[in-house]
Amino acid sequence: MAYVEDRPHSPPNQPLPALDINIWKRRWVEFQRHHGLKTTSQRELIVDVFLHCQEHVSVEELLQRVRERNARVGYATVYRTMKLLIEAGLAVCRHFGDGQTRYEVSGPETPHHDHLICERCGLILEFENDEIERLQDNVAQRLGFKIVRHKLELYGLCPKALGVPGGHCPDEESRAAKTNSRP
Amino acid sequence: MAYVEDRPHSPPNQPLPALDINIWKRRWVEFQRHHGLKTTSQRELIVDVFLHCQEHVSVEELLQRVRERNARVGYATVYRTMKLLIEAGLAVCRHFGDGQTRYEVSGPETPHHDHLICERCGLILEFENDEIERLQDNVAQRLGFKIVRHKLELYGLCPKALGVPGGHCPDEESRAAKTNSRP
DNA sequence: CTTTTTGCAAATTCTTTGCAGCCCA
DNA sequence: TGGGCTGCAAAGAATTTGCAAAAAG
Repeated sequence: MAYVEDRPHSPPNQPLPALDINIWKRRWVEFQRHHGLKTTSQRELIVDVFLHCQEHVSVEELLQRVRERNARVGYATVYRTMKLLIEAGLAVCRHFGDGQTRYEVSGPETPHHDHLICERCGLILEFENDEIERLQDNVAQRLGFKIVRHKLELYGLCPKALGVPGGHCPDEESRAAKTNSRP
Repeated sequence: MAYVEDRPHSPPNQPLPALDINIWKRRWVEFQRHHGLKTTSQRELIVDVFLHCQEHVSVEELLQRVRERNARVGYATVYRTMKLLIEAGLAVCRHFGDGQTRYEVSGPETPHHDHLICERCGLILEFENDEIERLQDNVAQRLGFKIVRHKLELYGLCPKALGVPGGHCPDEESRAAKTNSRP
């Protein structure tokens, strides 16, 4: 079993290997052609930024990063592009407790991973477990399904929340102070 | 491994055994007392209707059923009550692809189950697999977490969608014709 | 040139809140 | 009584849509 350690919330630490990104870009180009989509700088930018995001970005976060490179991109374009990316199978969306849709890179080539979420402080860890995946396929097969993707989220208490009974988690404030900076 | 068969979308087929409902009701009463909540006919009605729902009801569906018994109940009360039920650990919420929050009965006594969702027709199957659960606890333990609850959703193609390449799924229309009957 | 795409703002949808009156304890 | 509870309507938040101007092929 392999697991990836501790990557709390959004700021991406290490972008995906350029190789993988190219695989997805190729798939994106293919999708564009197949659907007669035009190539626009905004869309390409959004796709690029998205593919460089490590994990589960919200539209707001994504747009923020996109605007670092082109300040004139609007929300609508991001929403529209994410819809395309989902259709293209490059992105999947997730809902953790807060009312935000988060997106992350998807695809058969991706080393898939699941999430472990602390209900007290919102810390999100990632992990991967081949055996679980195998059992999932098993179950699906038994019911006649063919699995395309899946979503596994474990909710509980992180070590910190457990260790200090009644105490705080580091993230607790940062969640409350969530700067809702949309105009 | 045990699995529960085929219960497409909402209309509940078989309510939970009265025994189980009583366990939850007892827990609810306990929660009420502990939180100094008053007993009101609306809330009790909502709780009762909810506990009798087989699976993943949306607020809209829930309210509709509640109104069969008391037409004057409002959305706000349902939302507020569902929040309490979640706090009380009697309900958990889920998001499948449509922009609706769905709720379902939860609790340690519940034989927990996960979902298998057809991306073509929206069919939702349920299943349960103890071994997967065990592996989940395992992973969590390794990362120092204590799991409270979890969410496993497998997305793919149902037998029908697989069997008839390019063909339709039964549910396809009913999803499109989704009567958005809110005033 | 034609067709898509964009950005804005307005519209929708789902959910939460403020508040006056109602009701349980 | 008196603080919680309800229903309504208004407020919020996230996402979608209509449209004229801009960009792509």
